[in-house]
Amino acid sequence: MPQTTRRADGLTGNRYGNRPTMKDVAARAGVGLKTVSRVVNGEPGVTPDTERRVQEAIDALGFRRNDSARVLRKGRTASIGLILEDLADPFYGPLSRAVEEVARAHGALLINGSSAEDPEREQELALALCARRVDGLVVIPAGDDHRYLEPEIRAGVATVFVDRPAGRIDADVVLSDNFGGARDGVAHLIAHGHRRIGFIGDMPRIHTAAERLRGYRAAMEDAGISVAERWMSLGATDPERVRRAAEEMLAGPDPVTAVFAGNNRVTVTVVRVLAERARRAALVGFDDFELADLLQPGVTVVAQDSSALGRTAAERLFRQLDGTLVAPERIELPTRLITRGSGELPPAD
Amino acid sequence: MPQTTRRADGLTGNRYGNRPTMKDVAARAGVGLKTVSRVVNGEPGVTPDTERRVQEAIDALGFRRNDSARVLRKGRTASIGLILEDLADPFYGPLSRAVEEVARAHGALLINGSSAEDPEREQELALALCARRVDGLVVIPAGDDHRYLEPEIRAGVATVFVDRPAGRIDADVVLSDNFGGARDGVAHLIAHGHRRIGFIGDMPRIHTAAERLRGYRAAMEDAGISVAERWMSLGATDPERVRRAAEEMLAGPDPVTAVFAGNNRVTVTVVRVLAERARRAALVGFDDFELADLLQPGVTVVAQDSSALGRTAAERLFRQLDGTLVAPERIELPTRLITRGSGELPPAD
DNA sequence: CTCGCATCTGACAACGTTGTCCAGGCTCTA
DNA sequence: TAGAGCCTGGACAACGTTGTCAGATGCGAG
Repeated sequence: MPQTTRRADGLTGNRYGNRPTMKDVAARAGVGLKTVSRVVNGEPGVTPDTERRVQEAIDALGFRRNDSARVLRKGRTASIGLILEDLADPFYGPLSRAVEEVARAHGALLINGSSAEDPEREQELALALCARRVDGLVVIPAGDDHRYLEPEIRAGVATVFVDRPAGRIDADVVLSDNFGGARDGVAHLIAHGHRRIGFIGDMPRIHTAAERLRGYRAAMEDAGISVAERWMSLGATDPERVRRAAEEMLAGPDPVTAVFAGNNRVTVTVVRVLAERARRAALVGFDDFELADLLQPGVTVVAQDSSALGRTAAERLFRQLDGTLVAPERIELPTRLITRGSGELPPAD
Repeated sequence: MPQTTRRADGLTGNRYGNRPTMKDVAARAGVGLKTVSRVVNGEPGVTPDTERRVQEAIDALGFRRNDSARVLRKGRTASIGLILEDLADPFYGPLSRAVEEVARAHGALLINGSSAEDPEREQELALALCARRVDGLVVIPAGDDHRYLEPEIRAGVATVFVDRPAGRIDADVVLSDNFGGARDGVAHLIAHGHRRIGFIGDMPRIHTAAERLRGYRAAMEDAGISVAERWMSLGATDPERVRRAAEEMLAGPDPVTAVFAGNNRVTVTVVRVLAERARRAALVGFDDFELADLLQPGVTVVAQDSSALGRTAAERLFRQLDGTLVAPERIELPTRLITRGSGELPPAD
């Protein structure tokens, strides 16, 4: 570790690659430290002449305020953290963007990280962000136990969960109406004459997956249809597995005439499977995706408004920080059925 | 601003919502401040018994080290900044993800922001990140003058530009071979018999757009085809404008029989236009996109590896930080032509 | 039983900034 | 011209951590 040294040019040598500090600026401008601080922060009480001298010194030295020190002194970092599952997933792009917009409107920066659906990594990230003293945290949970956040929340870190509820702690959460959306989507298929309807979804330990499954079951029950075990696939949603599941339920005796796909990755794979078959089964997918309307037929989906999820969550976060908010709440945003053709195909049996 | 107060429970009241500090932990464990620091950082020279006492105090108080203070003392923040155009653009998802992976591998956090293609906002963001003392910056430039970063770079902020080169400063840059990719894509159309080929691209002030245009011209010239002014559209790439441009060049006397689309947004719009017409023109697009293979016909594209762009840039950044790197360099990554049908349609004239 | 050495521990300063508070100079009024 | 009050500027401490260095403690050897 290099020592602090005084250099020929009068700058304080330090570990930031010899960045000038306010002290250096003050020395060069021939004023006191606090006066520089005042100029930098636009505080009143500096004569125009002094201000000009200070500004010249700042420009000449290329000074930039060290926000780490500022944070240490002031206590607020004006930054919030976002933990999501995978930045590369198109569902999270608009969400993340919406959170950023709100943060920006409140003068805050966004720090984000991906949990890769790994609870341990989620925790590690969340705590790292807390150590940075982010003012708040928007979390798309990967794990189902968030008690590790309790001390942080008590210490004043605003926290909002999105897309899935927090586990074992009482916290704000913003969700889509997964149950209602799935129920409506399946009911839509039933209304078009289907009775043997398949469901391909994620592992039920994931809250959204469980809710969508519940919606499927509810719609079937409402219509008085009893569900066969082999119409359901509840597991990992890698393409191979989904493909196998789809092919199985579409073949054999008593094949399904329609499929409800539990998320956009599943939907895309099912579209591929269906495209290979002569006899088209109907399809409704949860989550919209780009180009869904350009496919033949267009894909009917239950769309959630991911950017509204992000916006709502972020706004709630800042209201927590304002002190406007007290009790944690659970907010559910409605979904929207978008009909494009694939969900309106009649049963072909 | 609340004052520092001493509370009944012995914690130092402060602006972080009364977070315990090392001092509090030390007091509770009955040891010195530095000993706590040693335990927290896993430094040697602490007897197991002392360590246990300290650890108990940490757990009891819910202490978490304040990294702002740590940064101030140590000089490195272990975080890097990423400035991109739009988090919601699917092109940037994998790029951002790749940068994050590399950062994570180096124990660094990623802070990111969107410039929304606005040079002023880019500058504002970049300087805000520098004020946070990020160790490095990965920038997808919106502006074309980056001299504002010179003091920062001199001060030791590692900087790498991606996707487009930096303006008016000498810095590392990682690009796709936009020129070569476009030339190959257009040559592919020519090889399939087309001679009247349209080009719809972004404003030439954007480097990638200019390069792709240059590739288009080069391929045409190589084939001895002279380009008509009305085959080219070089402007904003909002859907309406692209639609109008495409319709114009596909109609009238001497219509184009093929279109080269300058980016994925353009491609998607052109696909829509072509889908409405009986006589299909050929299409090759720059940038791959999800489901391109599922459309009828599949869309032939010049694909760039956005995650390789991100990875390469981030790795270079950390090599700058290692001190392994000296002179700025320009790295060009190859593109790949993916044939799916739309680019192999014969001319229909 | 004492000395010497190794091992642990803690006091203190420093990182760069901002809040507090006081000093000095100025203007304005009586 | 003297006094009151205001405005500007600067000295100093504090934020929570880590590096330095010296002191304390314990143990073994002579």
